[in-house]
Amino acid sequence: MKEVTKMSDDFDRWYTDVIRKAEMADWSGVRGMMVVRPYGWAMWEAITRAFDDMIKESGHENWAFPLLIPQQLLIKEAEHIEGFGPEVAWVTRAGAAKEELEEPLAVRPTSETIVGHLIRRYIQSHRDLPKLTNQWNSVVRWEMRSRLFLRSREFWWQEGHTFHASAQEARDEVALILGYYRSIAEDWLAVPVFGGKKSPAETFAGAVYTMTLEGLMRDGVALQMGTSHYFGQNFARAYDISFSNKDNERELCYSTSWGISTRLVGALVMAHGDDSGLIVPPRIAPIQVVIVPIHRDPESRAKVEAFIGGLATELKAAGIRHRVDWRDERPGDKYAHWELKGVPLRLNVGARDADAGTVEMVDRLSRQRVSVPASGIGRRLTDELEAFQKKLFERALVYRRENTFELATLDEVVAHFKERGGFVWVPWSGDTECEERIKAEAGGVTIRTIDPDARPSGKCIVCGKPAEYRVALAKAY
RNA sequence: CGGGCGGUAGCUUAGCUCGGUAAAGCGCCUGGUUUGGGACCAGGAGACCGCGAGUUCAAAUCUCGCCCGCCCGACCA
Repeated sequence: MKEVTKMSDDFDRWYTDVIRKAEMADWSGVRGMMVVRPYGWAMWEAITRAFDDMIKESGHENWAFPLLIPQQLLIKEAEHIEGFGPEVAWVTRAGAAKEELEEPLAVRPTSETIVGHLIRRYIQSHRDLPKLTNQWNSVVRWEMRSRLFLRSREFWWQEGHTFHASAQEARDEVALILGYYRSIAEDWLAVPVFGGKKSPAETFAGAVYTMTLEGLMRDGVALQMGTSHYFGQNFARAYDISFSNKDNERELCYSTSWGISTRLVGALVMAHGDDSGLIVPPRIAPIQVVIVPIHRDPESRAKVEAFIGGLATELKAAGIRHRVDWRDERPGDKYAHWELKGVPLRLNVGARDADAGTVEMVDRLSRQRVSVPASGIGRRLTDELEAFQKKLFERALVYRRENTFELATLDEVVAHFKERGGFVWVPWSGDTECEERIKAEAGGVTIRTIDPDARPSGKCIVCGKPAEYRVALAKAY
């Protein structure tokens, strides 16, 4: 349990160490593919439950579509296959004799193509629209370089695919989902995000436009935390998804797709952790409160046990996810253990607490010890967890504020990213050549998102023409 | 996928140059003493030395191929 690399020494090693020592995930021995352990998966489950509730509320339905996509289907949308082609894995043989298949089958890297192909059966009339589908699944992308949770060859996600009778309705859907994603990032994961459109170079292959959310990790590197795409009629045209409108004319659907993935679990680690390990937001935490019993002899143990029994009953009644650590270890070892795992609140409970009718409460952020009355503990801890969630978000917000800048020239940008990370807002002409030059000269810095609100002032930092957009630059995972 | 480095017990590593009975710390098991910030003593289990070939009387050690991981690039939820 000891010896997690210090975050300040080597962020990348710290990240891997924490995930492995906190028992969240491991590499599997199959290149680039991970095994997600219960503690990590439980965090993903908290995200899936929250998001699934949101989309059900607005009429989306879960489906299951095939894992394998025939080659002919995959290649129908030209831009899409051009974008995803390099990272597709293929099944070319099957059966006892490993016979060559007549047509190679792609392992889905994303399912626009197979969903588009299949959904047309279920859409005939405007009365069948909108068709709001989602699936929870895993996809495979043949990544060359992998990183636990952030980039693995297989990852778990939800992919929503929706089909609409009008462009406006589809655009509204894209915005609605981006709002849900913002809520997941900010209200659940306590990670503040900048949201807006992607530049053309960063737009999803086959989309008209892509909306994104970008968070900032504690090493100053940005992370894309969710995307929502508007396809116009691009996929409907390629897959012939049409309907009869009210005037009995054939019309192509307008479609969208959107996804968040297990990457978000990595985001929570990198956005909140410290040298002692994880700090898990209460709403995501598999264990919100851990109770560490302290006792010397059988008598004190019996007393503490009875006292904790009462506490546990109250916590359960209050709906707090909790655990009592009865392992035969010393208290100090348990403190370090649960801090590494990022449990928001800890209660140290010994005989003298039992006598006094109090518990010693320690939160993972301040680590201050506070004696609180045992009576009404359920209510108190519920409030504390809520406050913790807020404090964690505020802390992340302050960090982002301190690491967000406004610059006016390419030289300044280049100099900035030599020294540090964070977000840098700049005016941009909208030209792809300017975007490419920023990337080349500032060492891999990319346009993360376009400011949806502010009108740009000044000139493009590259070409000097009047700027069309105000954009956030950052290095990104 | 290119360049560099590595893989020995659950984890971190020594041993490899110069071939000769596989080691340590942590973790794990048992017993005891302990327990309000990472305990101590004693005993014990645990290793196809990444996999496969080759050289040799003999390979963790030398050679070749493959697999997996790390770092740097190009690609990405």
